Amino acid sequence: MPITIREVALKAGVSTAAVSKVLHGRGASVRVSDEKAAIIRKVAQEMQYRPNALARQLRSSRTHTVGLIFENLFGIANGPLYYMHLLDGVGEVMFRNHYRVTILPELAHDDVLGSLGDGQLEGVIWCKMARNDATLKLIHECPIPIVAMNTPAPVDASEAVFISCDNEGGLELAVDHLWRLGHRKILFVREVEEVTTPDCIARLLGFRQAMARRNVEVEDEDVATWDWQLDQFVDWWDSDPPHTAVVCWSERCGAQMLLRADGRGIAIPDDISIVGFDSTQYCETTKPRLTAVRQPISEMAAHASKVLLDMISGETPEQPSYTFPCTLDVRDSTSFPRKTVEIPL
Amino acid sequence: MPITIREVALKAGVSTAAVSKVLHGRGASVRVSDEKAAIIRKVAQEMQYRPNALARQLRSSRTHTVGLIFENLFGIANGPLYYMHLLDGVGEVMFRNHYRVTILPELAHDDVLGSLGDGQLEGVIWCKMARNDATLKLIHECPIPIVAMNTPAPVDASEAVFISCDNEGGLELAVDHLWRLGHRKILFVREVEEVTTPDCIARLLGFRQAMARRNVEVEDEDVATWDWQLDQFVDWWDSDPPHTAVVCWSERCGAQMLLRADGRGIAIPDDISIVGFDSTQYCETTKPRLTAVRQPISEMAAHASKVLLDMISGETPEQPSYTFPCTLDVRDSTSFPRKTVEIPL
DNA sequence: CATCATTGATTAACGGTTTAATCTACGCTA
DNA sequence: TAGCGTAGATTAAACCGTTAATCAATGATG
Repeated sequence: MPITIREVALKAGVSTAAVSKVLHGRGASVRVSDEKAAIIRKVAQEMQYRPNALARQLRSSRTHTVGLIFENLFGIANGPLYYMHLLDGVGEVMFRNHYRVTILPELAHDDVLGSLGDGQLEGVIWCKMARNDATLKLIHECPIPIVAMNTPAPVDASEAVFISCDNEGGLELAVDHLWRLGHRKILFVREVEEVTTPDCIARLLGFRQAMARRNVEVEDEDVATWDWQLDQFVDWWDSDPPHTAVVCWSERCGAQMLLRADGRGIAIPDDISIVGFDSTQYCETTKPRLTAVRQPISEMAAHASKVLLDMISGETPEQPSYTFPCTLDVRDSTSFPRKTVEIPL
Repeated sequence: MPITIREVALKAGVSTAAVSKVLHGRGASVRVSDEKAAIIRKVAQEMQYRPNALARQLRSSRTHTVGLIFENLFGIANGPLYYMHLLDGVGEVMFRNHYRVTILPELAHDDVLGSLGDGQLEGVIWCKMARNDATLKLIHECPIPIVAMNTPAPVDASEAVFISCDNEGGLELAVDHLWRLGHRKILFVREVEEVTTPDCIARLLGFRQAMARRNVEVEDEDVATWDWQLDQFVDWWDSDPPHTAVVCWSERCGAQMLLRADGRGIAIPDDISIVGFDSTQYCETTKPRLTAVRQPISEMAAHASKVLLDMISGETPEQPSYTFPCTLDVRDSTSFPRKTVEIPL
């Protein structure tokens, strides 16, 4: 049976208020003399008193805990390294500020609002939130601040803050890099249409924009689909494709492309150049090392955490959304096209 | 201001106990008629009543939350995939049982016992716990059940349950594989001595045992050190080493070896065979794909979670420790030795 | 009319924090 | 020196929202 503040007060010959004041500094109007404070501290130490966090939280209605919602926790072991970077950035800021992080599976319970509004969490970081009527309504009704990561910001003002990377800019970087090398016929590999991760959609859009900027129309044949769940890839390789370069919507997709190329005796980057998205340690150990667009996930997560803490403190965020620029990590999977291509004007 | 159970009771014209009983099924001795129950549910719905989790937890002293202690959260983005698998296994079991998972950095506060004994957590899964007097004392005094993962079990009985993989057996598999291929001079690469991860120590021991079993004495030159923090590797390659195969203590170490070999024009597995430890998706995208000992991390984590939940339920665990067998995933980084070696009897 | 099951309400906890009230001790003034 | 004001020390009691234990009222049954 744990020691309560009452027992400490009894043994020290003071009131519970005095103990609370001395050990936790709460209760402004309570004043305790130095000698009594010393006694209280000594008795608490001797009795191995450990304050009950639940009682304190109930009274003060502050838990110093934030939630972290993963889009999809199940099977995360084979998921992208995104989540490791996320945890890194969030953990660093939160722990430094003495906050705890609780992991929530998306839609853990049918009643998400119940989970977020039960007083246990002071705020939430929501990753890859699906943007539909239900979530917009939820954002509106949620009693605690929300920061959404890798979710495009809605056009109208919203209570939540949205943090994302500049996917379009990232694709411009990728296309620019390939274009300068001389590539003109470029394939974009997207995820299956049923999933529609916001990031993937934005990157496909970015691809189209980047190509349009170079007066190249993106045909149907220039966009392929890869289903990593089924490990199916509409067999683009077999069709003796005209493309000299491939841009993949994710890093794992990029790594898969390398493997498949290798399996078919296609030399990367000599025969075909490949660019991935999300430049992590993963890209360093592929052969050849994968050229990839870098999204500063840890920094984004750290920033999301800071913004969330500010919102918890009652400050209104400076911006409704933040967009982080991408950079390009050029490695060994991209090179000049070997195939002869007709260069348009 | 959130609606309380009192306000619901008032509006519904019943007692708070009745509301509690109907909405949460608590309070065995309270009986409520069906019609009143219907009214209560209706009123609660209308008023958008959301039960306060803190109050419930304080009263029932159950939080349905467990802690997950990472050995080292900072910089985890570039860490091993171990943590992804861990999260996968823990998350699956815990969420299925309606438990939440809170991440704790090891030694978040100087007072670890305070964090674990404050009533917020019902149990803890502690990864790669350092085994010293302090932690043994902590295990003894900790008021909530502990399951330690990837920490060798102490010889004397302990309140905690220890879950690990059979590192020695894993190394026997690796050495056996190489031995059968014809390798006789094998190098083991360990981490720097200052770190002394329990797993690394056990694997080195397993290596020595496996070699001893084959009447090969492990010389000093057969154990090298790799410092992944500084990316330093005592330059074994330069010494024109006699070894034909390398066993690395971790997967990342293995991937590094592949890179370094490639950088020096050494062909893997033709010139040298390399085996890693921890067979994750990581090993699938290296070139060549890395042969590695598989530790069933997700299963171990899932089992740790089940055991912890049982302990929370008051059951005494069947065993004080569980050891999971390893398997070997043979991929493309191991082959017959090309070098001529003298085969001892 | 005593017994009992049913349906509730009432009232303590749970373990801290906070408010308001009390109680000293001290210095100052009439 | 009695009276008074004040600041500091101290505490009893209310409170946070819920659940557990106790208790009362009602109607049916023997």
